[in-house]
Amino acid sequence: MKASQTPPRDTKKINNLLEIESIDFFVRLMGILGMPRSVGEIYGLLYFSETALSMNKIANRLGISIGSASQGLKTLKGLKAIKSTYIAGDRKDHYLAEIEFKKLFSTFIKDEIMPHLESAKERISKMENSLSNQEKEEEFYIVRVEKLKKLAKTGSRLLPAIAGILNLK
Amino acid sequence: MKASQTPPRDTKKINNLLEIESIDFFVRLMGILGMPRSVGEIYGLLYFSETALSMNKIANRLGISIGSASQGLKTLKGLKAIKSTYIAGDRKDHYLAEIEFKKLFSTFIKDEIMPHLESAKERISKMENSLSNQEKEEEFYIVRVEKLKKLAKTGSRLLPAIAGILNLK
DNA sequence: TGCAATTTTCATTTTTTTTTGAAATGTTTG
DNA sequence: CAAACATTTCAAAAAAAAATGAAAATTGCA
Repeated sequence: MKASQTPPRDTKKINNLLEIESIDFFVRLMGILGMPRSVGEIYGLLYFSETALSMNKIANRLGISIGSASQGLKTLKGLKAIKSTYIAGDRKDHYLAEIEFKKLFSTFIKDEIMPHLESAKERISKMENSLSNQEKEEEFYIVRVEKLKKLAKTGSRLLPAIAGILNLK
Repeated sequence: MKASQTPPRDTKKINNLLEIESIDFFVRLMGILGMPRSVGEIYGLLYFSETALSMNKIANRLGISIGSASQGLKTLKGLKAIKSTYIAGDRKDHYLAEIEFKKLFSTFIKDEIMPHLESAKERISKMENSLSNQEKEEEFYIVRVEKLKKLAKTGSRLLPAIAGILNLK
């Protein structure tokens, strides 16, 4: 289902209480959104970092592999939860947390949830089409298909509305 | 992250197209809510079942173990997504889908999301308390803690509001 | 009450997801 | 353009989550 505990990874390099709490906080938050631990860790680290951090620094501080760091940063870029900055005289990319959560959530809704809704509509049509002529007359099936359609419609209205509300705040 | 494909389990006993589509639909929907496949399968089966089904029938039809069925039914009961009915002369419990999705979603928000919000508030306090006196004066930290507090507040307002909207429909 | 039917629990197994790290690819600059 | 640095990819390993199934617990009825 969903782990309610977040036993901390053996983070050799993270010692500051604020960072520990921040990482723990975002590991859980990202967990609710179905993101892996590494994504929450990276964001949690960046959130309270005054300076932009390179991929290597991130991997080192968190004690994760560069593969994980690369993948996690890619995911966070996709969510528009971080941004890269240029640091003069440094070849590496450096990352900063985007602290406007609305961006993160509305991107999440748009990219992760809405596509499901689109395909849900097709699937509901398939169900409707697979009803036999007899079933098509039966109250039982009519009601159930109706409920599904209403669900899809409510979702199509409510989710963009939520994304919109977030963008006003 | 989240599997976007749902390769069907080898369901020996499910043959009807409507059931297949329904199960597939709810496996995905429950997946978005972080529920395991078995939970979606059970609900998908019950959704288009005119008669209440016993745990054994469910496990058999879906080709899952009784342990899975028991656990899945427990989860669905917790979400108020199914209800049991008595069948005269039968000792077993029989289950029907609750077709009002609003119940499912508002229970989910109340039981699975809101508790996270409560503990988030505590965690934010911890972060605030762990700031050094110097950090407490710095714009950077003040802003970040503020954003977190606003996030928690928005969540506390928005989620019950969503649950409320669902209950009106 | 005693017994058989039903359900739950939970250690073990299986499956799925995430992480790792080395090789491949891409990029910058001397 | 070459070599040094940086990043991405991806097969394999590790970790986490879910499913299994047999034993334990519960239930209801004879």
